[in-house]
Amino acid sequence: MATRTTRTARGVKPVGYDPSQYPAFAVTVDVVILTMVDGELHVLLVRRAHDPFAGMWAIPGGFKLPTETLDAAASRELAEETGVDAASLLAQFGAYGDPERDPRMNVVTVGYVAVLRDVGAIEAGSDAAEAELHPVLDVLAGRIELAFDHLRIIGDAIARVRTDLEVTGIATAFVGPTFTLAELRAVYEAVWGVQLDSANFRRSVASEQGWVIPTGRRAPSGAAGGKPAELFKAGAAWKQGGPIRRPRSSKRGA
Amino acid sequence: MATRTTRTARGVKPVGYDPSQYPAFAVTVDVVILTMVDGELHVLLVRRAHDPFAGMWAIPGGFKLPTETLDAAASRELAEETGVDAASLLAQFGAYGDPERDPRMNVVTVGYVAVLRDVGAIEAGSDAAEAELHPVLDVLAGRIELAFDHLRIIGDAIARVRTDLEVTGIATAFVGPTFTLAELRAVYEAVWGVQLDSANFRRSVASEQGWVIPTGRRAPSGAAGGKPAELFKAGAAWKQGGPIRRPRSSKRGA
DNA sequence: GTTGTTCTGGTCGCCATGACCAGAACCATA
DNA sequence: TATGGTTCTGGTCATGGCGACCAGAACAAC
Repeated sequence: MATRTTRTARGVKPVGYDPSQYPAFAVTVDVVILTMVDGELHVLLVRRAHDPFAGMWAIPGGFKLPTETLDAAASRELAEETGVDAASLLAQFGAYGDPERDPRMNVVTVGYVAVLRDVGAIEAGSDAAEAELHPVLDVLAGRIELAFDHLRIIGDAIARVRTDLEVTGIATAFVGPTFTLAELRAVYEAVWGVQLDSANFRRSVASEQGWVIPTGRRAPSGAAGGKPAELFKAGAAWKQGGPIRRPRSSKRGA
Repeated sequence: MATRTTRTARGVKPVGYDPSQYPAFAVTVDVVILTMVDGELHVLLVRRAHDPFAGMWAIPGGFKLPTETLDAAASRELAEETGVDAASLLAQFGAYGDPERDPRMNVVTVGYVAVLRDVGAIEAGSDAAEAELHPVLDVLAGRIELAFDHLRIIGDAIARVRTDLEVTGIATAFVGPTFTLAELRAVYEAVWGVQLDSANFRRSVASEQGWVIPTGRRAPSGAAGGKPAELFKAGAAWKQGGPIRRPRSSKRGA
């Protein structure tokens, strides 16, 4: 049989080998769950019930089991917290192992970021009393006290999403199954903190074949009236780079 | 089966807390060391002396100590293997924890990539009999048998460098303290597998202020003659994005 | 109807960039 | 020395992407 890339030599143990001679760590996965609320980027936080950091906010996470992969652990945690089964939306972005990041023991955690569209599902799956969505701007500004090194972890997750928004088509994951171009544009504007021209945005999106698909229907007008917007749905071309590039510098910025 | 979820593990410290009730892992760091040899991208591999995977090639790595950060562990491993002290060149790109990636025990490894200019330093620091540079193309094509899941890890490292080359000014890390634009261009061409027009490349580089600095000196001509090239050195503007963008599609490819 | 709003299609101009050319400066030969 | 080959370096030209901007279309509220 041919060589396999991932070798599983189960049972091959060197004679005299002793695992205890190596430092032991606990390994956890933490999931940064991002979503859009009122055109603003929000992150799901849970309030800690016990020490350490009792009463402080934290991102959900849990221990990796020896029998599962890191991706599976993250997927499981996401499902437990939000009831959402969307492993494809999970992206690993970093590992954290500073010696005293957890006062109890040596813990190395692996950070995953999930971008969700359905806010309702989040409330349903988690123990609602302890889970809450917070504006990312508040968190990054330090206005919310976070446990462990979760502020740094969230910051890295945001940075990851910011670049992913440019190199992948991840933007459609933020919005609902059908969406208007204004909603999609709001994702870019919120994540990047920029203003995009709606007409140019439409032109760029339209030029990318198969990224979004018109449904033929129209969304009801908002409270302020206006022409009802065309409704789109996400196309299959998901990963090979979205059509919107992050503007390098604004020249006549308002 | 009765799934007692890890929900308690989320910071809930039960009475009679005992760290040993959580699964123990060994944590390692693996360093993918990349450099340029004869205009081709190479990766440093070491031959394993002991089981598992004795005799096979692997990327250097080692156990993280409880008293050091992940970055420090990677930096230490890099120094031990190559004698190079260049923590700034190290970038973490992924964590790997598949259940049976190491037959001995549960091991989660964190991958770092280092881009080095000085090949000589690599030979000096490592035990030369066991360390060797291999063309990345050979490795990715599967022509070299690698231990563990190191093929996947190397692949991810390459992918990381490919994108970093566009969004950071990392290219100057591949070349020597002084370099010609042809050498710098070769880095892009080797990592991306493209051909870049030398005149256009020069124009783009020159338009970016402070990225490279002319030294006033000139490099000796190569064996084939030709006008001696201007010598540059890396500028201080290191991180905020290089001037060269990866070409999307070639229309009149040679 | 009138006004205000948002959507949607279009034009205009700048500039980044790819393609290409020509001279300059060097090495190797005859 | 002369000539050809090679590489570097400065330049032109045209296309296309993209930002800025405008105007009509289609709705809600008054």
